[in-house]
Order: sequence, then C-alpha cells, then structure tokens
Amino acid sequence: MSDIPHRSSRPLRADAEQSIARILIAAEQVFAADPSATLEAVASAAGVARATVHRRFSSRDDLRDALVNTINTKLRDAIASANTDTAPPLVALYQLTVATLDLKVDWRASWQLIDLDATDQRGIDPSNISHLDALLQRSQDAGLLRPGIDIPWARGVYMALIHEASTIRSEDESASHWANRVMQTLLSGIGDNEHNLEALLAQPPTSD
Amino acid sequence: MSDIPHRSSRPLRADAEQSIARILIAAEQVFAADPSATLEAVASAAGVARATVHRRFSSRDDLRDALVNTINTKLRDAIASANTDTAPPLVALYQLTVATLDLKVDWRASWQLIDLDATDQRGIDPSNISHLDALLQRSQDAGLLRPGIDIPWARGVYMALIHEASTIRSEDESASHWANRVMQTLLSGIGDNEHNLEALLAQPPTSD
DNA sequence: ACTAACTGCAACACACATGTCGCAGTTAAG
DNA sequence: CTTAACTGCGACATGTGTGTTGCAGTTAGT
Repeated sequence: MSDIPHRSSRPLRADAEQSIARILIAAEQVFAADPSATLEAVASAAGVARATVHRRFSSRDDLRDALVNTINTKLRDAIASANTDTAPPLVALYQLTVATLDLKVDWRASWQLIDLDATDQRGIDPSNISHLDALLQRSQDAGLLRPGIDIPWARGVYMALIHEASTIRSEDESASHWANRVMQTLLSGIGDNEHNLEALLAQPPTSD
Repeated sequence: MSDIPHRSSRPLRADAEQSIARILIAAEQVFAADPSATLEAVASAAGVARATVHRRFSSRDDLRDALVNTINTKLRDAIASANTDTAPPLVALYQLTVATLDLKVDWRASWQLIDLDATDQRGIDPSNISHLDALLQRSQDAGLLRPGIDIPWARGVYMALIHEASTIRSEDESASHWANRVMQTLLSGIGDNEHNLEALLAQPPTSD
C-alpha cells in the first residue's frame, strides 16, 4: 500500500517498521503546523534522512494516503470497540463520540486531509461510513432520532459537531465533557424547547 | 490592499477594474476545482495573461487575501441586509442563513481559504463575528436559545451546520429549504423530543 | 484626436520541492 | 558471527511555479 517493498515478499526489519511509524507521527505533527511543509521538514522531525522517507513512501501522495489510512484504521477500531451494532444506540453513539473526539486531536492534520476530498467521496473508508449509518439508522428505529430525519443529514450533522467540538476543545479538557455537549446539541439542539413566539418576534430593546 | 497601484493615487481605469473582477471570479472557480492550481490556470480562465494577474495582485498570497476579503465584504452585506440588530432574532437568523447559504455555494473555494486558518483567528473579519455573536446573544435574551448555551459554541454549531448544509446541497435546490433544515436542527437537534429510555437502552434485534 | 493607462506576449532569473542513485557505515536477524 | 537489510550522506537531474521586465499594440478617458 503505502510503503515500497511489498509486504507480501518478506516482513520488514524491526527498525524499518519503526522508521515508518516515526515518519507517520512526525508527518502528522509537521503537517499540523503547515499542511504544505516539505518532506525535508518531516524527515528531520522524524529523525531520519529525507531519502529514508522516500524509501518508505514512494511519493508525497503516498505518504498522504498512508496518513489517511491511519485515520481509517483507528476509526475502524473505535467503531469496533464502541460495539456500534450490539450496544444500545445511545451508549454506542456516546462511546464513539468520545473515541472520535480524541482521535481528532491526536491526528488533526491527517484528518484535514480527509476533509478536503470529502466532496470527492474519497477519504473516509466507505465501510466506516456504512457502519456509522447503520448505527444512526438503528438509533432512529429505537426512537432516539426523530423519524423524519434522513440518515445522510444526521451523519453530516454528527460529524460536523464533532469537528467543531474538537476545534474548540483545548487539549487538557476531558473528552467526555465535550462528548456530552455534542450529544446534547445533536439530539436537542441549542434552542429553548418552550419557544415563546411573542418574545421571539418582539422588537429588540433598541428599537422599542 | 490587494492590487498594486494604490487606490488613493488615482481611480483605476474601467477595464482594469473589470480585469480584477474577472480574475477574482476566475480564481474562485479554478481554485474550487483545485486549490493548488497555477496562477497560469487562473489567468487563462479569466481570459487575461498571467502577467496581468501579477500586475493586479503582487503575489499568490495577495490574491488569496483578496478572495478572503471578498467573502468578508459579502458577508458584511448579508449581515446588514438581515438587520441583525433590529429585526426579531428568529427572522434575522433565518435571513442570514439563507444569504450565507447562497454565499457558500457561489464562493466555495474562497471560503475554504478562510476555514483553513480558522484556528489562527485570521480569516473571518472580527467585526462580522461580533455582529453574529451579538445576534446570538440577543436570541438568547429573547428566549430563542437555551439559557445555558455559551455563545462561542452556539456560533460554532451554527456555522458548522451551514457548512454542512452547503456541502450536501445541490445547486438547484432552494436555499430556503436548507435554511429551514439548518434552523430546525440548530434549535431542536435531530433527536426525538419524547425520549423513551426503555427503547433507547434496549438491546438491538440481533441480540434479542 | 491625444494621451495616459492597460494589456498581451515572450523571455528571463530564481527558488525550491521532488524523486533518484550510489556508496559507505551500521544494525538487526538467524 | 555472518549476512542481508536498513540508514545516513551527498550529489544530481528535473520539473515547475513564481515574480520581473521590456516592448509593442490597444483601449479608455477628456
């Protein structure tokens, strides 16, 4: 996939495997600061020579793909450990939110790579999307989501909220706190449930 | 600001002004297809020589700034014509949503330029942000927004929803339809108001 | 019509990231 | 210990975007 010598031929030597890991982590950090950073910068951050980067990842795009792949793998794990298709919808959704929130802060830059081609349908693994959709559908069937809402919109809103939360969230704040906020907003919005139309349509103090 | 001859010295000739407009529009369209597109591509799309682009915008970054500036100007107009500080909060918010939704589809690429440095605080004009915040605050005072919600979060959610809607929305669909959807989701979320905890925590059909 | 301004064209210098290679030294694996 | 594999280093070729300049031709403004 991402690295040049085909895995099928022979397992990589231990230090080579470590180099790959170091490069990926370094790339994440460097690209977080500057998405158009040089591979030279990535190499030095990883503590390897630039040539080594090219040995492990044939091109810049190849490295990019590897980063996206990392996200999808971690996301898959998060989905799996949230038991999205066995646990009660509400708890599964909550678990997934917490995990994704953490994933977002640790791999900001790589995630941005995904968001950019979000319109292209490329980026996020379709399998991950369908798992999420299945969970949302199950949530709707269980009465958690309003019947009229269509799943793609629900998914979009959910991911948008997570994105927003991870953007605002400072690193020392707990993920669960923000997960609560996301869930609350997702399900109930930020409006007051007992709308008082008289007040809402009243003129503001300045004009009255 | 954006163009090389200082405006203060003498007004630009009519065709020069037109060139600037053509270039900005072309840049928007070209960058929408490929954010890292060449200035050559922008020039040909605008029907001018590449040198002319450099005459009007000293550097690539300068062009970028001009695009961001365009957005902020149009956003300012949208805020003004929505009467964000005189109209009832609900209608002002709705008006603003419709306008922004259209702005988002016509200037996708330029808006993305803003989103990228969203973390840097640069990008969106602080003045526009404070006007929006004021509207949200007024909405909260009027009882439209739940009392506990803090404004930055409200703003973030609002903009995230608009972004999501503009991403999904196909060009032929009406802005008002999506504005309704955004407002609905913003205020009430996508959850069922009458949560049935028994059902939500029930095991899924597969395990029962 | 006259003039200043703007444009197209074409060439140039420049910087810089990218990708490739070979060699010598080091490291992990059996 | 022996060997195959991996690394660092340095050099090279290459492509490509960028920004600049000069000149001749065209256009808008008065």
